[in-house]
Amino acid sequence: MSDSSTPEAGKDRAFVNGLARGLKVLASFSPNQIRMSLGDLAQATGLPKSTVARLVHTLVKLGYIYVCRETGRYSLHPRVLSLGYPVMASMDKRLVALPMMQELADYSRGTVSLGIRDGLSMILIERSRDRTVRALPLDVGSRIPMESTSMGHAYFAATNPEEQTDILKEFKAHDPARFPEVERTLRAAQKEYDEKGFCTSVGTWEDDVNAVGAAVELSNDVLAAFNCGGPATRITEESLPDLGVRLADLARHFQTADWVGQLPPRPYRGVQTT
Amino acid sequence: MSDSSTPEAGKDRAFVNGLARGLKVLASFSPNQIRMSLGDLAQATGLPKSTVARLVHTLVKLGYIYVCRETGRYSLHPRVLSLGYPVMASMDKRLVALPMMQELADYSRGTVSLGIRDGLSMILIERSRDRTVRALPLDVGSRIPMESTSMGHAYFAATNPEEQTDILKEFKAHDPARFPEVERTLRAAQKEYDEKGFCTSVGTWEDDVNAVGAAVELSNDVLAAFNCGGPATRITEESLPDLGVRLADLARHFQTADWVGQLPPRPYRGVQTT
DNA sequence: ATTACTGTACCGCATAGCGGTACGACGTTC
DNA sequence: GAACGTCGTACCGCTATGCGGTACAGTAAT
Repeated sequence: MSDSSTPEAGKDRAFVNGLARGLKVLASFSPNQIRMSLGDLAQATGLPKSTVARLVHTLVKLGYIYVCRETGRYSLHPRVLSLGYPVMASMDKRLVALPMMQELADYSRGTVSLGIRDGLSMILIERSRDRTVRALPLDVGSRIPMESTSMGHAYFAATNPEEQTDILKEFKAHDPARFPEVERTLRAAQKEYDEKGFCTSVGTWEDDVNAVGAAVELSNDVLAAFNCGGPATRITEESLPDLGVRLADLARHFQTADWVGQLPPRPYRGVQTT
Repeated sequence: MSDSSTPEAGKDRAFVNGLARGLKVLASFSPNQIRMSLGDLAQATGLPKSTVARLVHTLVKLGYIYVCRETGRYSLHPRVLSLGYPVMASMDKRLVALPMMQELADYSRGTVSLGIRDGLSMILIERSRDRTVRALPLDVGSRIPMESTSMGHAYFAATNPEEQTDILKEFKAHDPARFPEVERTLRAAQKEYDEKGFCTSVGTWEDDVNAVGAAVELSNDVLAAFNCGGPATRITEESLPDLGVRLADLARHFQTADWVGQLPPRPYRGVQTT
């Protein structure tokens, strides 16, 4: 069904190939590869070099890619950030969660994040950390896998059955070999969530990282999930039940919070393009 | 020169129109308009409806746009956030600035932000606020105009002459009528910056909002600027000199900070698409 | 019923975009 | 310094491709 693979699905008259390919080029940058040559991009996308040249040319003209001064390679321009801005803005309510998240982060001495589903991953849309934590390992916009994280588990457990079957189907298509194990994991997560109101992860994502997760309805259409976690030295396995309850509380408070009026009306001053 | 307007510049064989138009569709969402119909999009982009239909169809298939369940309108999918993630990740160093920013935010009881230039705007890439501030008025990815903000002024003042002339040229093309005034403003900003090491803004962006700005080199290729400001009730005009000096100090400390090793190596675990 | 919207479908036409292949300019390597 | 690798650019003929009219079937509000 869903494709975006190079040989575009048969006869879809309404599918604009150039657009799909261009986005594929944009998406082929990664934190590991932030500077790429035409050849790199051609390889990464699987497109012929001349085609990539045309797409890149276009993207440069539009300002989404720029040429690095010294290396001469191509890089994503910060302008792509502004594509995502309306998404963030549409999730106003998460701002209300920030202080609560900060509080729990301080209490737990770990990190508290909020994320939503995209495909088989969770994308982080907000995070706060205890101030004794030096670095933020994960950033807004980054992804963590659904099947091995407390956030993902909580999301799965809380969503409606239709989406659950969707997700499972997607997993099956994605990695048939691991599917049975993944399904078992997710079902167990659901059981845990139904009983306790949160999911725990002990070293399932990364060794020595523990976390708890709880879901929340961000707006009428959008389900999201919190997590709270960190390295095992800070977030011990024993502390998880306590943190889980607190996180579930946080989610509940957030959900029922009357937030209209808490935020000032957003004066949106026109964006000058170019 | 730079275009992206509907009637594409003459004869550029290497310009992929479909891509440009598709991105135009994506970019035409705004915080005010997060749910749009085909008609809305057609109007916003200036493209014929059937064309928009095709582009939207493509974007939906790719997962960058989804159809809102109840209203049936189109919305940006959070997935677009992940396009920007490599950009954020490539600016690791800003994470080092976070604690310093927080400190100054607490001290000033206002907001401290970090931004970079895009066209005639500054895009915010990091922010922290005093914890007594209820709401974050501006978010990562949002834009503020260069010509009326302390952040923009500082950026302009600190960049190289070539970019300055670029910027001025762009302004001239963008709004010839206001250009002389803008140029005067920016020149004055530069003078102030050269003398004091920071720029001040008293009600130039919004009435009753005061701020100071100072520039900083984020990485070899990228210039950025801090600002520190807030409503006049919190950030008084008298406090600006003090805050300005502190902000310039912050910038200097940040710039010279030896940050290698402060951040853990970023293990980038593969992103599963779809 | 009317009107104003949705989004979808159809279709002939011209051109836009494709992708092969060739090239000049650097920089390494031995 | 010759041989190679890779960079990005240019050219060009072909046809699939995306264009944008226009028409239509649903739904909602009036």
